[in-house]
Amino acid sequence: MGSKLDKIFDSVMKNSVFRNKSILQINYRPDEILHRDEQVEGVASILAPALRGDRVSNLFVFGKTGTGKTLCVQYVTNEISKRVADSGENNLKVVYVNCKLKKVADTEYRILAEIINNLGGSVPATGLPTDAVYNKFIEIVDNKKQTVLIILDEIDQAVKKISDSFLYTLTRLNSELKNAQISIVGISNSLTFMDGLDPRVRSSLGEEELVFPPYNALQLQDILKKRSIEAFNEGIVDEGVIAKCAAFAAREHGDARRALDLLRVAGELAERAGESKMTLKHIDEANKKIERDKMLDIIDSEPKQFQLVLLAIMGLTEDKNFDKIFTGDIYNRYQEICEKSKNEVLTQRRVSDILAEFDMLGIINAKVVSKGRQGRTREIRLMLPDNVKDKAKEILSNSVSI
DNA sequence: GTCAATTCACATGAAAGAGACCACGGTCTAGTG
DNA sequence: CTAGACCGTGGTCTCTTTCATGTGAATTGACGA
Repeated sequence: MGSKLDKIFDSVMKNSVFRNKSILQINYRPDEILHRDEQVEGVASILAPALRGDRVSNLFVFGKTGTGKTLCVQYVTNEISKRVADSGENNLKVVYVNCKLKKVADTEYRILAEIINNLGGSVPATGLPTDAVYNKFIEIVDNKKQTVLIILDEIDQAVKKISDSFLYTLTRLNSELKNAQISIVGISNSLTFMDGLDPRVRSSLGEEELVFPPYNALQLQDILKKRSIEAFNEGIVDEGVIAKCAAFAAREHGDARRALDLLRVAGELAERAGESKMTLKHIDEANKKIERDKMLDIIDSEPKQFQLVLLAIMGLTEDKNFDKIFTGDIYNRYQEICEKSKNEVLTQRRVSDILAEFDMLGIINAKVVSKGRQGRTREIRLMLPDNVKDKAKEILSNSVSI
C-alpha cells in the first residue's frame, strides 16, 4: 500500500521541476553564507562581548536591499544565542523587529509593543498611552541582570514615519536601567540615512558601522548555483540560465533576493508549462511577471481614493495621448470620476500628497516644473508598462464602482 | 533691449479634526448561595 | 456577594482638511539707450 503511494509520489516528484522550492523562498536561511565572510566576521566581533555579558556597542548596518544584511545579522545573533544557551546562562535576549511591516511595527508605540511581546510580555495593540508602554518596557527589561540586543530592521522607514527622537529616547534608556543594558543594531537600506539624524543620536547609535556592498554578478552566480542544486531537480537548470539570472539582478544593484525570486518564478513558469528544462525564455518571462505582479499588487492594495486618482491619471494618458499631464488636469478629471461613481471628493492638497506617494511607488514619474506665469506644477507621466495597464484598469474599475 | 517686480498654480509644511479602534476602571445587572 | 455586561474616558492611528508659506520662470512694465 505504502509503496504504491510512494511510487506515485516519486513519479510526481521526478517530473517536478523543484526538489525543494522553499530554498528559493525569501525567508529561507542557508547554513552557509557565501561571499559575506568579512561582514559576518565584522558583525560577530562587534556583538561578541555579549557572550561575556559585557555591553555591546550599538551597531549600524548599511546596504542596499538584497545584500544579505538581515541574513548576516540574524545568523550571527543566532549563533551567539546558541552559545549562550549552551553555556546554560540566560542573560542575553535578542529581539528582532522589522520596522517596515505595516500594522506591526511602523510606529513608536508599535515598535515598543513588538519588542515587549518578543520579550515575553504582552501589550495591547492600542489604547495605552505611549509612556505607559515605555514603563512596561523598562519594567520587563530591567527585571533582572541581562543584556538585550534590539535589532531594528529597515530603521530608516521607521524614522521617516516617526522621528529620530524615538531613537534618542531608546539610546538614553540605558541610564534608566539598573540591572539590564540594551544595545541597538540598526539595519538600513539607505546609505545616507545617518545624515538626516540628530547628531546626538548619530554619535550614540553609530558607535560601530558596517557597510554591505552589493554582490557582483559572479558572486550572485555562486549563490544561485548553490541554492539551485538543492532547490531544483537535476538537469533542470543549466549554467546559462543562472548566468542570466545573476546578470539581471546585478544590474539592479546586486540584489540577491531578486535573483532568487527570478529563479523561483522562472521555475514555476517552466513547471506550469510542463517543460522539463528551464530556458532563458523563462527567465525573461519571469522578469516581466515579477515586475507586473508587484505593480498589480500595489495597485490592488491601494486605498480607494488612491485608486480614483490613478484612474484619473490613466484616463488622461489614454484619451488625450498627452505625453505630459499636470496636477490641475488630474484633479479635474478626478472630480468628474468621483461624481460619477458617487465618491467623496478630496481636497487638492490631499491629491497632491497622493500624487507624491505614487511617485515614491514608481507608478508615476513626477517632476516639479515651473511654467513661468502658468505657475508651478508636477509634470507627470504614467510609468506602468503596457502589459500591466489593462489588468490594472480592470482592478481599478472593479473596486471603484463598488 | 534690459532689469526688477509681478504673478500664476501649484508645492510644501504645520496643525488640527474626524472617526475607528482599543484598554481601563467604574457601575449596573442578574444569578447564586 | 460576585461574575459578567455595559458604559464613559482617554489614549493611538490613519486619513483628511484648513491655514500658511514658499517658489521658479514667463510676463509685465518702467526705464534708459
